[in-house]
Amino acid sequence: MNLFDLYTNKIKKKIIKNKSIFNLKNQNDIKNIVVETPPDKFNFDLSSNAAMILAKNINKNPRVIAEQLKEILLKEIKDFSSIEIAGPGFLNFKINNNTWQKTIDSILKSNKSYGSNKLKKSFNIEFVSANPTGPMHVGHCRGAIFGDVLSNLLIFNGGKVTKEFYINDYGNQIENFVKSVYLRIREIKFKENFPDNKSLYNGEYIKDIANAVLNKLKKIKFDSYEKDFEILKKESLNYSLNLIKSDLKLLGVKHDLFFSETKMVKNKSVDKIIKILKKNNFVFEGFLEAPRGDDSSSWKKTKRLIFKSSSFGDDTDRALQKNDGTWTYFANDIGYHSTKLNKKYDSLINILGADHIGYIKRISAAVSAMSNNKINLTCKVCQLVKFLKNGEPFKMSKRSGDFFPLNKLLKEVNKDSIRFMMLYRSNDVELEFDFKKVLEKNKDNPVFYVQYCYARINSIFRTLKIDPSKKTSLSSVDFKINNFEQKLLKKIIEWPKVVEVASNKKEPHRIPFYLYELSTLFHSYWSKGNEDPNYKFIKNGNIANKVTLKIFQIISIILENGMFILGVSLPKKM
RNA sequence: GGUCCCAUAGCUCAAUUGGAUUAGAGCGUCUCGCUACGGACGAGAAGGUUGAGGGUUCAAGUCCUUCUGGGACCUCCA
Repeated sequence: MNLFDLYTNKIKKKIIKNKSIFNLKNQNDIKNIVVETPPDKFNFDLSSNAAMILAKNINKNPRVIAEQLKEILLKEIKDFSSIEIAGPGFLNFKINNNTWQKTIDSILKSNKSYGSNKLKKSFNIEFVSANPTGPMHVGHCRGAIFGDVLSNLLIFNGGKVTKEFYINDYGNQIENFVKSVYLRIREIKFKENFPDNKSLYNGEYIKDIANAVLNKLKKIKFDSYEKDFEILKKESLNYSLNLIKSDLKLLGVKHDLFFSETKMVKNKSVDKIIKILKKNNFVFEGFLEAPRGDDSSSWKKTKRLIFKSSSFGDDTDRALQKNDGTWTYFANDIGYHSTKLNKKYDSLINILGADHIGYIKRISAAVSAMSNNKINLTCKVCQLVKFLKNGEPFKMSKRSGDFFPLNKLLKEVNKDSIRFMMLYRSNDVELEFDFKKVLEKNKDNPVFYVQYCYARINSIFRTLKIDPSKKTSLSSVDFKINNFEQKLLKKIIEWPKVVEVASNKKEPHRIPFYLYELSTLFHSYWSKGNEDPNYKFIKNGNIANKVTLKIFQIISIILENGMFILGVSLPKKM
C-alpha cells in the first residue's frame, strides 16, 4: 500500500489512454512523472508534476495541460474530492472520504508489513570486521549499528540479507598480537618485563587475554614462542573473537556469517581467482615504484603480480604480492570477495569506517573485474564519532589510554539510546555523541520523544479499556476528521515512501527522522485537547470519533515497525 | 602532491532519490498555555544571500565546474 506509486501508475495510465490529447508519442517521455507529498501550506494530500513533464515533451504551457489533465483525472479516477492547479503547473489532490476509509482499513490489515515495498532482491552486507586482536572499541560502534539497521531495513522492505563479518585472522598484525599475548604470559608467569616495542599491542586488555589463555593452557610451559605459536594463536584469536561477539550482542547486533581469512587462504581461494584474473589480462607481472611514506627503506624493486585496478576507475594499479612473494591484504580481500560473488547475491554492500575511504576504489575495481562489470559493490562510509560528555570531549582514564572499549560505553548509556542516536545523522557526516544528553528524558532526546509518543497512545487504549491490536471496520462509521488528523494521515501515507527511499539510497537515518516527525504531530494533537475541549478525543470515557482511534492504531503500527528496523525497544508504559 | 566526505538560522542538524511567490526541526533567546486524556508536553515570535563565483534545467540546498575553509585517508600494513 504505497499511495504514491499507486497514483503515479494510475495517472500514467490515464495519460496513455488519452495520449492523443497530450500528443504523447513515446511512453518513455512520461517516466519522470511522480506523485509526492505537497508542502504543508497547500493543505492537499498528494501532488504531481505530470503536467510539467508533459509540457516539456510537447512544448506547451504546463498550466493549460494541467487543466486538461485535471478534467480527465477527476472524471476517470474516483478517489479525489478535488484537484487544484498551483505554481508552475503542479496538480494538488485531495483524497475523498471513501478512499481514506479504504486506505485506513487496508493499512490496519497489512499491520506488521505496513511500509514494506516487497522488494525481491538478495543482499550481502559486510560490516564491523574488526580485527580479532581485542574487544571492540567505540569507533566500531557506528558502523556496527549502521550495518545492522540497514540489514533490518532491507529485510523489512522485502529483501533477503546475509550479514557477514570478515575475520582478519591472518598476517603480520596477528603475529604481533599473538606475540604480545605470549610476552604478557611470560610477564605473569616469570615476572619478565614486557618490552617497549611499538609493533606490540600494549593495551591493558592483552593482560586479560593472557590470563585467560594461561588458565586454559595449564599444561603448556611457555618456554618457546615458536613451539607454542599455533595453539597460542588459536586460543588468543578465539578469546578475542568471543569478546567481539559478546560486545556485538550487547549492542543488539548479530551476524549470520563469520568468514575466516586464514581458512580462505588455506583453501587456495586467492590463488584460484588471481589465476582467472590473470587469464583475463586484469593481472600482470611488473614493478611498482617505492611507496611514499616513512618506511621505504626496506623496499625492494622486485617483480610481482599487480592488479590493473586503474582500468576500473582506481587511481593506480595495486600490488597483489609483497616483497617475499606472499599475498597482500588486498589480494586476500579479492579472494574473499570472489567467494561472495560465487554466492550470486543481487547486491554486495560493504560498510566501512572513514579511515578506509582510500580502499574503496581498488576493491570496487576488483569486484567489477571479477563480475564482468555485472555486480557493483556499494561501499557506505560512516564518518567519525566524537564522544562528548556535557559538551566536553570525553577522556578516558590514563590507565586505558586512548582505547575506549565499547562495553564501557554500554555501561554508561543503554543500547536503545546508542542505536537511535548513532542513526540520527546521515552516515557521511561526523557525529557528536554526548552521552549525558542522550540520557535526558525530554524533547532534546529524540529516542525518548518517540518512545513517549508510543506510551501515550497505549495509555489512551488503557483508559478506553480497548485492546490496541483489535481492529474494527470503519465502513458503517461516519468518516469525519479534523485538521490534526488530516495532517497525521498525510504523514502516515508517507511511511512506505520513506522506507523505499531509505532502502534504495541505503540511508537508514531517514527512519528515525520520520518517526520523530510523526511523533511531533501526535504530541501536538494531544496537547491541543488541553487548550480546546473540541479536540479532546476521549469524552466521558468513550472515544469521540472511531476514526481517531484507527489513526492512533496506525501510528502505533508504524512506530512498532520503525523501531523494529532500528532495533530499539518501545515500552507501552514509561 | 592526490583521493574521498563535509559546509544550510547563534549552536546541532533535516530537506520526499532535481520541485512550489514563504528552505524546515531541536537547542538557545523572548512571549504564552497546566490539578490533564500522562505538562516527560504544546502554541507563538525573532533568527537565512543554503561558504564564494560560474554553468546545466520549465525548476538547483540538491547535478556539473572553479575557488575558499574544515575533516578522513594516501604501505608491500590490516
